[in-house]
This record gives sequence, structure tokens and C-alpha cells, in this order.
Amino acid sequence: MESDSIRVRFAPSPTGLLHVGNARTALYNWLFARHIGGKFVLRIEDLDLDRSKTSFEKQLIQDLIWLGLNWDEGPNENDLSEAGDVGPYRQSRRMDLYATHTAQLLAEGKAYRCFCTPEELEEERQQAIADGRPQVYGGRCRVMNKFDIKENLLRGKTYSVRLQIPDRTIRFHDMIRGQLEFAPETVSDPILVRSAHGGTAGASPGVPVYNYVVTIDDALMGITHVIRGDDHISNTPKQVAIYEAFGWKVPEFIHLSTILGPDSERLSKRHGATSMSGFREMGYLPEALVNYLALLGWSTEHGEAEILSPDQLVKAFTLEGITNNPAIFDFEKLNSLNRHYLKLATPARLAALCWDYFGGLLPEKDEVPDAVLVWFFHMIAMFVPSVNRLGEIPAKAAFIFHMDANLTRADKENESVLALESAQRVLTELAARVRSKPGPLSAADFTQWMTEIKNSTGISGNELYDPVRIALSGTSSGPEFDTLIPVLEQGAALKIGIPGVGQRLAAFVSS
RNA sequence: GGCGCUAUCGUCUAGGGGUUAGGACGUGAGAUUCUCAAUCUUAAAACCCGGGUUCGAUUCCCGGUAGCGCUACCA
Repeated sequence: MESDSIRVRFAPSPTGLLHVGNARTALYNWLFARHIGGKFVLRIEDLDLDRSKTSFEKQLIQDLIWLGLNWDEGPNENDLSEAGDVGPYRQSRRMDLYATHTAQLLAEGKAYRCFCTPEELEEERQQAIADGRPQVYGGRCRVMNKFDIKENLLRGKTYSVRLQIPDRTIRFHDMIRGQLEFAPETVSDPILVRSAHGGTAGASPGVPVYNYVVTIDDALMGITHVIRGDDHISNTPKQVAIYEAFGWKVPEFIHLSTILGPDSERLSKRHGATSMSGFREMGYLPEALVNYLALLGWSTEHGEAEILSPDQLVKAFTLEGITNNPAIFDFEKLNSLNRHYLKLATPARLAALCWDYFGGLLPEKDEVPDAVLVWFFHMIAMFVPSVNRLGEIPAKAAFIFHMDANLTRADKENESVLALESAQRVLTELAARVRSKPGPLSAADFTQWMTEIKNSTGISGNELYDPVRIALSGTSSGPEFDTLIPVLEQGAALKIGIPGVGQRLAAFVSS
């Protein structure tokens, strides 16, 4: 197959947020298309008008863009227009197409109307379970004479359209699982159209169902490789039968294994936020998520390279590298990758991403003086090395904006440090020196004074630094003083309510 | 119940008829630092079970077990 005729698609339903499983499916489709020089199609499966929402569709598109997964054909970003020659790319706009195909199958005798009621089908199903047989439709309506059909139609009886599948084993090829087979007695005649009815008071052509439309769309859109979740394996024989009924070429299938939660159950909301927008809000970088998702069920040729940028992933990606065992989602590994990309990101980018976390503590975004912006860069950069994700920064940075001496003392460990006589000496000496200097102090001033205090008092090590750290930040751990002192002092100079070093020390020195 | 998919360190995975079974995350220890983080060094940690094939099986075949999926006139 020529690589430029290879076409893949991502076909989400706009009935909810884009979560990890679907995001990985989209990613693998995208990586494969980009690696091989094929086309990546985005199709919106909004067949179910009750559950589909345009707000979800918009969010979906935004999430794909955020991940950097651009598509060649499909809905455009900003309006309802579409790009590509084989559209529409929203199923809700393809109803006529489906109806034409149904009429064709009916006319050719490959499909038939099934007037069985839900109750009858349920009864049949229960009987099959009781007998230990596969639950398949018995095919009662396969042979119904024209007069009965006519009469049922006239009476407005509800029916579905079923495809009559051949009485032989259905086989198809899955590129990572090999040849898959389904015996005829395990596959029902698939329903193509549901809830149709005839009658004089306005007949209804019914609504085409998922297995049917997905097949028509994939075929008509020229999809050559169907990469999707393995929950569709059992649907595939029905779809293959539909391809064959129309005489269409059956594509290659690649079924991706399920992503599980730590309890080895299917990953869901129960396991925490697993939607792309959730990850974005928590402060994960898209390249970290892309890298992690790529590794969840795929590996490079020798399995050793693990840190891969989107470009490197495109270069390295092959279908052969996909594994077929279900993977458990591991937040720790995502975190480690995110920390890696956080270190690589520019301060300006990180500051922009963090700004909204500090709503209320900072001036409005459009009227921010440059000095505040520059200070904010430094403040954020100071905390980045110690977080897994940007969303952890506000809690860590809270002391920058507000210090409560009583709250700090209420902590037992803090108090035991502060209560030492040596601690008071250090703080008193340091406070005196800070008062003696008019302007903002620098890291160099601080270092020099601490050395002086060490020499004059003989206090050193933790005993020297711990009380200072607690007085400045409220905890005994945090950024190193070389970066902390300037952030505090420059922040205080901004006059936006940030206490400076002198003010902080004063609250801990008994006068 | 039926049908299907899967099975290597705690987790993601590489590998493959004879290997010291490799890497990454996490974990333990050490180094460094005023603390935490980062960084560096280092350690522990795996072939689901039973048969068969074979000189030899973790690898191939069969069965079992377990996990997951599907089992709709949802998508």
C-alpha cells in the first residue's frame, strides 16, 4: 500500500470529556499517520442526538489541539465548517447517506425487516442463557412472506432492519493480535436500523445504529487502518459482514487494550481526574501526557528510550511496537515525565500557565506592570523543581503572599526550633542587620550576614538556618535562600502586599 | 452462563529454545546541600499454574486459573 493512501481516523462521540483511553487512541492514530505520511481524519459520532452536545464537541477539539494532534480532514476549529472531500464528518449530517445504503441492502435482499418485539427477543435471550448457548438472534424474520411484511408495515408495527450474515466463520486480521475468528453461531444478524415503522400516520425510516454507520463511514472515507479500543473486537465480525455485503474492502484492524486503574479495573472517574481538561487544569504539560500515553502500550524498538518529544515519537512510532496486554495507568510515571518537561519549559510559558492559579492575589492580567510579571517568572521558576505539576505551586507559594506568625508557632516542630535560645539570637542579630540596610537586601547581603552571625555566635548548620527558614517561610523546608531572598525582597518592593524579609523576621523576634 | 482478548520485577515494558532475563517509574542505601526538591552512585525486585514437544522451555503447543472486554432496536 502506498503510504500516502493510508488513512486513519479518530471517531469520538461528543457525549463527554476526552479521557485517557480515547486520547491514547487518538494519539496512536495520529502518530501512525504522521510517521507513515498518511491522512488523519477526525469524525464526530453524534448519532445519538440526545446525548451529544456541541459543548462536548468543542471541548474535544480543544483537547486534541492542546495535545498537538492536528487532523487533515474533519471539523474545523472555530466554526461549524469542515475540511476534506469525503464529508460530512459529523454523522448527524450523513443520515441520507445511511438511508440510501439501507434501501440498497433491502432491495438486494441482503437485509430484512425484523418485527420481533423487545419482549420476544429478551425471552429468546433468556432461553439461550438457560441452555448455555450464545445469545444470538434466531433469525425468525429472515423468511417472512411479502404479504405479512406489507401488513405489518401497514399496521405501523415497529421494526428494525437486520443484515443477514453468511453461515460461515467470519475472519479478520488484527495487526497486533493476528487472525481473529468468530463462528457463525456466535454472531447475530446485526441490526442496521432501529425503531423504524410503517403506517399511514407518517412512517419512520428509523435510526441507523453504531455498527452500521461506523462501517459505512469508514468505507466511504477510505479508512485503511482502524485503530480503536479492544472493546470493539466483538463488534468487528458484524462490521466485517457489512463490508462484505456491500462488497467493500475490509480494512486492517488494530485493537488497543484497555487502560486500567491501579485496582486493575477499567480506568474511570473513580480513579481521579482522567480527562484531558482535568490534566490540563492540574498543571500537566501536553508533551508529558503525550509521552506518557505513547508509552502506555507501546515501546520503541529496544524498549530503552523513554523520554521522547512529539517529533521523536512520530519518527519512532510503528504499529509493531504496540503491545496487546492491558496497562495500568501510573500517575507516578506521568509525574516523573511531567517533572522532566517542566524543567525544559521556558519561565515565560510556565508563568503564563500558572497565572490563573493566583487569581485574587495578583493584579488583573491585562493591567499587570512588567515588574510584577518579571517577579512572577522568578517566583514560579523557584518552585517548579519541587513539584510534579503546576497545580501544586499555589499551596507551596502561599507563604510568599501571606505569613501568619501564630500559625507558624502552632506547629510543634517549628516551635521547638524557635524556642531555642540560639534561634532567638540568630533571628535578633539578623533582624538588626536587615534594619540597618535601607534598600532591599540581596542574596549576597544575606550570605555575608549569616557568615558574620555564624562567626560571632558560634552557631552553625541547621541550628543557624532552620529558625531563619521558619521565620521567612513558615516551614523548615523549601527553596534555597539564594533564590528565596530576592523573590521575597523584590516581591515586597512591588507594593502588592507581599511581606519582605524584615517584616517577616520582626514577627519572630521578641522585643 | 456464552463469546473473545490478555498473562515478564509493585507499575510500564524489552527480549527470546541455552541470557548474569535489559531499561524506565517507584522503593531502600549512600554522596552532595542550610532544609526539601533536584542531581549523581548504588541495591533489592519478575518470566501465573499444570501437561506436552525438545538434549534443554520463561520463550513453541494444549489445558487450567486469573484479569479485562463484549454479550442492547447505546455509541
